[in-house]
Amino acid sequence: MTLTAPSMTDQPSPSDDEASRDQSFLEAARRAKLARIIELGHDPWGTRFDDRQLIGEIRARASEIVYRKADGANITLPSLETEEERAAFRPWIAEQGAGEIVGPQVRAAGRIILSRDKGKLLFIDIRDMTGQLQLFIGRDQVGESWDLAQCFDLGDIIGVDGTLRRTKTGELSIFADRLHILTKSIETPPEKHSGLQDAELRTRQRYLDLTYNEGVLDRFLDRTRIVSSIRKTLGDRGFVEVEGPTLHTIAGGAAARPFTTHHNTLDLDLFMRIALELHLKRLLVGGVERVYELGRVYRNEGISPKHNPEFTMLEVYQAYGDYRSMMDLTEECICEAIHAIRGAGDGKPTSYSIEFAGKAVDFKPPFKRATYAELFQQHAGVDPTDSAAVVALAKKLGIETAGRHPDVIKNDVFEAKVEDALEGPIFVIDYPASICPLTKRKASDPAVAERFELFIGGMEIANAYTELNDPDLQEELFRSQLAGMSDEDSMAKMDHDFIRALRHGMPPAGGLGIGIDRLVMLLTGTQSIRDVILFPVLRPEK
RNA sequence: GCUCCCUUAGCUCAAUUGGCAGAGCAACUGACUCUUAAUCAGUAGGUUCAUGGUUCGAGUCCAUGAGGGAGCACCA
Repeated sequence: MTLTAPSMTDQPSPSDDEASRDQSFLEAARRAKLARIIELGHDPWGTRFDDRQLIGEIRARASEIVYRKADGANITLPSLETEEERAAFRPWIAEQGAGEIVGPQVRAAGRIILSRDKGKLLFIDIRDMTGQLQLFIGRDQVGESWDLAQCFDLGDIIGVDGTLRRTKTGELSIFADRLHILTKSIETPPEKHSGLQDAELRTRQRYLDLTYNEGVLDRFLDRTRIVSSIRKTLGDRGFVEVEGPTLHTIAGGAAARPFTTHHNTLDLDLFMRIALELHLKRLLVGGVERVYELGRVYRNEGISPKHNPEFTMLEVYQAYGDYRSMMDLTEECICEAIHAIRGAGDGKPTSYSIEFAGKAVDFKPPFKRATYAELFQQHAGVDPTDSAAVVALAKKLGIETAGRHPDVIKNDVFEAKVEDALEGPIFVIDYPASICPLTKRKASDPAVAERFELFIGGMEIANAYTELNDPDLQEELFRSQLAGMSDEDSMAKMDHDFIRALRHGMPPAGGLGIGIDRLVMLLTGTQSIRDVILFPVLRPEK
C-alpha cells in the first residue's frame, strides 16, 4: 500500500464517511486550501482585526480620490455616475498625461461574495454590514499576500489593507497591499445570482438568507429601527418600559391557547404568557401611570403567513387617558417609525405612502375613523341593530348561529364581510360591548364598548380600549366568559389576584396593543410574517 | 387537525406520452494585470425526499411516511 501526499485534486475515499459524501468533493477542495493557509503561516480561523473601517464609511471617502500628475498637481476625478461617464473614464485618464490615481489608506473586512480571477489579477467583492466593495489584487502589487489569495473561496471572511482608488473602468476599489484570512468557510455558498430561493432553506439557514439574498438584512435592520423608534416615541412621552413575567400560573389577557411548561423544584405547571395586559394593569394600580412592555408572547395555535407561535406585542397603558388618547399615540408611534426607516437626518419623510401587497397605503395622519356600526352597514349592507337581518345574512354566509350570542354572530359577519375590505389605515371604533370583556362601556350607551381596532391592508394592527376598572363588573364578565368555554380550555381560569388589584383601585386608563410583527410587515412591504421574524418556528430537520 | 400543491447535483432550475437524468452557477485543471453575474477550453460531480407497489422499463403512475408552501379551522 502506497501513501501519497494530499493535494487539491485528490478525491476522498468514498466509503468511510457516507454522511459527508455528497459534499465531500467540494469540501475537500476548501479543506486543502485551509491546510495550505496554515502552511503559509496564517490562522484560518483568524484573530482580532483592529481599526477596520466600515465599507459604508470607506465608500463615503471616494471624494478624496484624485489624479496626481507627475508634477504633483491634483486633479479632481470626473463624475462616474452613469454608464457613459464610466465609459469615458479610461480615455479621460489617457488625456491627463503622466500620473496616477491616488486615494486614502483604508482597512476593511468582510465576506467574499464574488470573485473574478483574471490570471495575475484578482477582483474580489467583499461585503460587510454596511455594504459591498471591490478589492483589486494584483500579483505584483500584494507581494506575499498573493499566495494567501490563492487559498480564498467564496464565503471566506477576509481583511484587507490598501488604498481606496478607482480602476480604469471607474469602479471604486481597494487596491490591496496586504490581505488577511479572518475565517475560512468550508461550506459552499448559494448560487451567486439567484441566491437562496427555497423558502425552507431561507428560514432554516437564515444566516445564508441574510448574507446572500438582496434586501433581507435591510429588512431586519428596518425591524430594529421600527422597534427602537417606538421605544423612543413612548419614552419621549413619559412612558416607562417594564418587563413582566413570561411564565404565568394563569394565562390571561387574551383568548388564546397557551404553551405549557413545568418548574421542577416547585413541581408547578406554568403557562407561557399569551398577553401582557393583566400584569401591566397591576402596575397601573401600583402607580406606574404610563407603562408599556414590548416583548414576546406565545400562543399555541396554527401557523400561517400572518401567525407565528411566538410573536412580539407592544402593550401600553396610560392612566387618566381613554381609547381616544390611544388613537393619537398609535398614529404617533407609526408615523415616527416610518420616519425612522425612511427619513434622512431630521427631515420628515416627504411621503407616508408605502406599498403593500401591490397597493399604496397612505399613512399620512390623521387616519380615518369610522364606527363599527357604520362600517357594518356600509360593507355588509345590513343594519347591525336589526338582529333578524344579521342572523339571516350570517346563515347565508354559512356562519353557525344556533345558540350563540347575537353580538358574536354579528362579529363573525363583520370579520367575513368588513375586515378584508378595510385597506386603511382606518380606526374602527365603538365595538359591541359583549365581545369586549376587558373594556369600559360608553356612558351614553352601555351596549357599546370604548374600543378601537386599527386595520391596514386587511390586517388588524392595533387594538385599544378604555380600560375597565370596575372590579365587580370585571369579575362578572370573566365569569360569563369562562362559562362559555369547554373543558378543553382548562387553562382558562379566573385571575383572582387581578380582580383584587382592581378592588384596590386602578385609575381610569387607556390601553393599547400593537402587533409589532405585522406592523413591520406593513412598513417593509413584506407578505409573510416568517420574513420579518429571524427564526420562525420550524419542525426539526430530518 | 383537514384540503390542495411542491421536494431532481452544494445552489438555481430543465427532463416530451412511462423509454439512456441534463444545463447554468459553485468546484477542479489550463489561459489571461483593469474585471463587474468577467470570458474561453477541458474535467469531475446524482440513493431524482424516504419506504413499498404497478410495469419489460418509474424523476414521471399508485400507496404510506417526512419536510416545506398556500388555503381552511384555531387565533387577532
